[in-house]
Amino acid sequence: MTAQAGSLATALSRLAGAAFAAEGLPESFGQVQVSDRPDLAQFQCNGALAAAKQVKANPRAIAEKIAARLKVHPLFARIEIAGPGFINLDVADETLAGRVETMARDARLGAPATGTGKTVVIDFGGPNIAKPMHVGHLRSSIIGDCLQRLLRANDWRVVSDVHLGDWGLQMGQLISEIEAEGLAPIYFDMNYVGPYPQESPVTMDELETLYPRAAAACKTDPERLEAARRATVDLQAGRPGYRALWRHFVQVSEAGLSREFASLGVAFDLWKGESSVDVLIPPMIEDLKRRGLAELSEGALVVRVARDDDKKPMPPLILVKSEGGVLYGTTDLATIIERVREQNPDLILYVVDHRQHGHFEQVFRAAQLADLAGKAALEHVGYGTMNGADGKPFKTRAGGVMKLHDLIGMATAEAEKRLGEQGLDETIGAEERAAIARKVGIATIKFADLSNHRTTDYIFDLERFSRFEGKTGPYLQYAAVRIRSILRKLKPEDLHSERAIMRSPEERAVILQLLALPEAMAGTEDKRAPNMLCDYAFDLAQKFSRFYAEHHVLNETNPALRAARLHLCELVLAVLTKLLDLLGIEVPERM
RNA sequence: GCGCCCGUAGCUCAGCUGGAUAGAGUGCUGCCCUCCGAAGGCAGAGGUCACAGGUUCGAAUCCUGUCGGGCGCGCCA
Repeated sequence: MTAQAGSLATALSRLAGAAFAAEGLPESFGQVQVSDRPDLAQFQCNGALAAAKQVKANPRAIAEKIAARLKVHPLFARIEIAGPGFINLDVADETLAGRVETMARDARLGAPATGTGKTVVIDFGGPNIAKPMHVGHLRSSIIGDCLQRLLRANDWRVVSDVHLGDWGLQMGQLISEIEAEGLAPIYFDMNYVGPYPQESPVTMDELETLYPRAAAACKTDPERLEAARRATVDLQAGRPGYRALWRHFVQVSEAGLSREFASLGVAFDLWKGESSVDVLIPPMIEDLKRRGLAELSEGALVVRVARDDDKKPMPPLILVKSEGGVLYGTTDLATIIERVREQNPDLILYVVDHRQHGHFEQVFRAAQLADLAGKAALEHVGYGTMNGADGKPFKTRAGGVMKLHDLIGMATAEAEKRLGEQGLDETIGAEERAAIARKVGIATIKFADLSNHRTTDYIFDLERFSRFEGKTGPYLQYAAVRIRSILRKLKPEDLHSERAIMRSPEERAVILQLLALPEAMAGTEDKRAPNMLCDYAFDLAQKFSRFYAEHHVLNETNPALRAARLHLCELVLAVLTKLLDLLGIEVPERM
C-alpha cells in the first residue's frame, strides 16, 4: 500500500527508508506499519528481515544498524529489536499530540490526496428499466456509492453514472408484450404519424407485472422471442411508435428508480443508460470495420479478442447480432468513447456483479485493440452474490423477488421496534422517531453489506443483520450519538481545546487509531474494498468505547485533563461521522 | 471439458505484495451501571487456517496435486 504524505506511518517510513539507504540498502525496506503486536510496540518495521535475505547478512545485525541511526531522532520514544530482527518503534507522546492537532485543524481530517488532478468515472451497471429494484441491486448501489464518496474524499474528481439497462432485448420484450396484450395499439399502427400521447400508457406498477409476463412468454414461445428480437431491432433502428413507447418506459421507470435510490441515500451525477450512446454506435462500427477490427462471424459482427496465450476459450465480443440488434457489449464500448470524449477520465470503474467478469474482459480487450480508452484505465470492480439464508438466490418467504423497497421497510420496522425496546426518549415525536428508525434501518443494511469483503458471496440474513449488538452499523451510530450526548452536556467553560493529553493506554490507543485514518482511506481506495473502512471504523468506535468506559470526561476534576478529553471526544466524533458518511450512513442526533 | 474464485473458531466472516502468540463479531461461561447513554466494557473457553507435498531461516499467505463448494464459458443483461 502506498502510504500518503502527511500520515505518521509515512513519516516514519521515510526516516527508516533513509536509514536503510545510509546503509547502502534500498529505501523500500524502510516501510513502517502499525504494529500487529500492540502489546510490544506502536509501529514496526520488518525491512531488516527482507534486506538480510537479499544481501545474505544477519538480519539482527542490520536491524541494529538501522535502530542506531533512528535512535538519534527525537520523534521516537523507544526503539527495540525483537526476535529475528523486527524493529519495534514507539513514538513520543509529544509527536502524537502534535500530529493529532494537525489532523484536527485540517478540514479534510488528513484524508490522502490520492486523486488530486485526476478524474474517475464510476459505472454502477444500473438496474434495468421496468424491473423493480430488488435486493440484487443493493450491492452495486451500496459499494459503488461508498467508493464514490471515498474517492471524492481522496480528492478525485468523480463522475458517477447509474447507467441504466434501457436498450437491450428486455425493451423489445416489453414492447411486444404490450402489442400482444393489445394495451396501446396506437404505438403499433404503421399508418399513424403522431404525435403520440404525452401520458404513459403504463404505470411503473404495470411495467413491473408486464415484464415477468413478457420474459415468461419468450422463454416458452419461440415466436414470442422472435417478436421481441424484432421489436428490439426496430426500436434501435428508430421506429417512431416504439421510440415513443420506450420513452414512456424510461420516464416512469426513472421516476420510480430515483425514489428508490433516494431512499437509500445514493445519488448519481449522470442518469445515463445504454441508450445514451445510440448515435455513437454506427460511426463506431464503421470505424472498427474500416480498421479491420470488426468482422462477420456466424452472421454476427464481432471483434475477436482472443489471444494466443489465453488459457481458456475467449469468445469474440458481439457488436451486432445476426438479426441486427446491438448488445450491451456494443453500448459499453461506445460508452467508453463517450466518456473519454466528455470526461477525459484517468480511470473508469465498473461496479458490477463479478459473474460478468468475462463480459468486461471482452469489452476491455476490444477497447484496447481499438485504442478507445485514451489514458483511462478500465477496471471491473466485481462483487459477490447475495444469497438467502438457504445459500440460494434471495427470495421472499413467499418465493418471490424481494423488492428493495420492502427490504428497507423491514429493516426500518425492526429498527423502530428495537429503538422502542431500548427506551428511546418518549418525548420524541412520531416524525423524528420514524426518521431515526429509517437512518438506523439503512445503516443496518449498508454496514452488513459493506463489512463483507466485496468479492465474497454472502448470505443475507435479515434477522442477523437487524440485531444491534456487535459489529454493526447501529453500533457505530450509537457510538457517535453517545459522544454527541456528552458534548451536548458540556458547559461554556469547557469549550476551549487543549492539546491531547495521553495519560493512559486507552487514550493513546484512540489517538494512534485516529492517526491511522489516512492509511485506512488509502488502503480502501487501493483495494476498492469498503470492508477495510468498516474495520477501521469499528476499531475506532471500540477503542473509544474502551476509553470511555475507563475514564470520565465531564466529571474529570482536573480542568486541563477534562478539556483534553473533550477535545479527543470532538475529534473522534468528527472522524466517526466522516467514516459513516463515507459508508453512506447518517448519524441521527439521538437514538 | 476448460477457466476464475473460494474452503480459517459452533455460526457469520476478516487476515492472503511470507514474518513475532492466526483476529473480529456472534453464540457460550463469568464479572462491571448509588458518576458522562450497558445498543457498552472486561475476562474465559473455543482453531491440525480442507487435505497432501514443495520453496524458505520462517507459509493461513507463494508453487504443485487431491477432495469439496460457487461462478463463468457466441448472438440475455
